[in-house]
Amino acid sequence: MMNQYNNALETLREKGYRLTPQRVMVLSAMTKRPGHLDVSEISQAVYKQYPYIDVATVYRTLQLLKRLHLVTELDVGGAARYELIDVEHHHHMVCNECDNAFDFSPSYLNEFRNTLMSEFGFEPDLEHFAIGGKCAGCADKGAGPPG
Amino acid sequence: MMNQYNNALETLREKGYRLTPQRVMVLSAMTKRPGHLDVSEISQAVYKQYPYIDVATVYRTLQLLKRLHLVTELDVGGAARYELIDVEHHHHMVCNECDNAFDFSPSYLNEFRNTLMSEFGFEPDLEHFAIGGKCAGCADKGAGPPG
DNA sequence: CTCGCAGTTGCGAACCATTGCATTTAGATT
DNA sequence: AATCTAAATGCAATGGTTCGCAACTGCGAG
Repeated sequence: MMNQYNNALETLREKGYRLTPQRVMVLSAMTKRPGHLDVSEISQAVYKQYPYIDVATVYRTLQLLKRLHLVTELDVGGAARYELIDVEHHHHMVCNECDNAFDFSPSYLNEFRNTLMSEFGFEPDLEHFAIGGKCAGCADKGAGPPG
Repeated sequence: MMNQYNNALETLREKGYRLTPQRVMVLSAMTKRPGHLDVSEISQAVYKQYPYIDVATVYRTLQLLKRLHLVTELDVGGAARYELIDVEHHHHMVCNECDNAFDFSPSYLNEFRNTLMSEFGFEPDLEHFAIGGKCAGCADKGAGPPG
C-alpha cells in the first residue's frame, strides 16, 4: 500500500529533490498527526526527534511540498495551517467564528473554474483553495458596534 | 452625489465608531489614490498630511473598514493590498506570476455560494474573496525541478 | 462649556514568515 | 571509499502584521 508519506518521499526523489533528514522528519510528523497543523505544531513534533531543526527549514519544506501539491495550505485566521493532501483531495471552508475547518469536494468549483477560464482566460489555482465564512453551528453575531 | 469617502464616514458614524483624524486621513488617502494599495503606500500618503500616525493604527483602521465591508483585502503574494469597495463591487483574480489583479463580478460565485449553503449550511464570506492563479498573459512555467 | 468614559491611539514588544549568505551535505560519479 | 557540486540547512537579519497596555480624545451627557 502506497500511503501519503511514501508517496511524498517518492515524489520528491523522482523530481530530483534531496531526501534530507529534515524533510523526512517533517513528513513523518505530519503523517503521525494528520489534520490541519500549524508550523509550530509541526516543529514541536520534529523537535522530539531532532531538536536542532530551524523553523526556516520547516517553512521552506512546507513551501516545497505545497508547490509539488503534496500539502495544502490554509491561510484563514492566524498562523497558516498545513495538511498532507489526501488521495481524495478536497477544499476547506473555515468558519470565522469557531475556526473549525470543513471539507468540500473540488467538483463544487468546476462551474466557477470553467467560467473564469472561458471568460477571462484566467486559470484559477484551486489546489490551494480555502474559503472563510460562517458555519451552520455558529449563529448570527457579526461585527457589532462598540457600544 | 454620495461618494465612497463620504459613504464610509457616514457608515462609521452611524455604527457608533469615532471619526478620528487618523481614520479620516486613511480614507482620504485611499480616495485620492484609488486602486489596490498596500499598507506602506497608504501610510506614505498619510504621512504627507500628518507624519506621526502609527502603522498599527493604519492596520487597525483597515481591519475595521474591512469588517464593515468598506474596503476589500487582497491577501495574495507579499504585503496585503486594500481597496475602497466600489458601489459596483467585484472580486479579484490575482496572477501568481505577474502579480496583476483582475476583477470579476460576484455573480460568477452565485451558484457556488448556493451549493455551499444548501449542502452544508455554510455561509461563505464572499465579501473578502480573492483567488490566485495564472492569467492569460503568463505562459506555463510552473514549479520546475532544480536541475 | 466642562466632564467623563468608552473607544482609540502610540509605543514597544511579540509574532509569523521570508531571505541572503556562509557552511554543510545528499547523492551522483569515479 | 574518496571526491565533487548543486542543493539544502542554519543562522541572523528583515519585513509585514498583531497585541498589551498606558495615555489620550471624540463625543454625548450634564
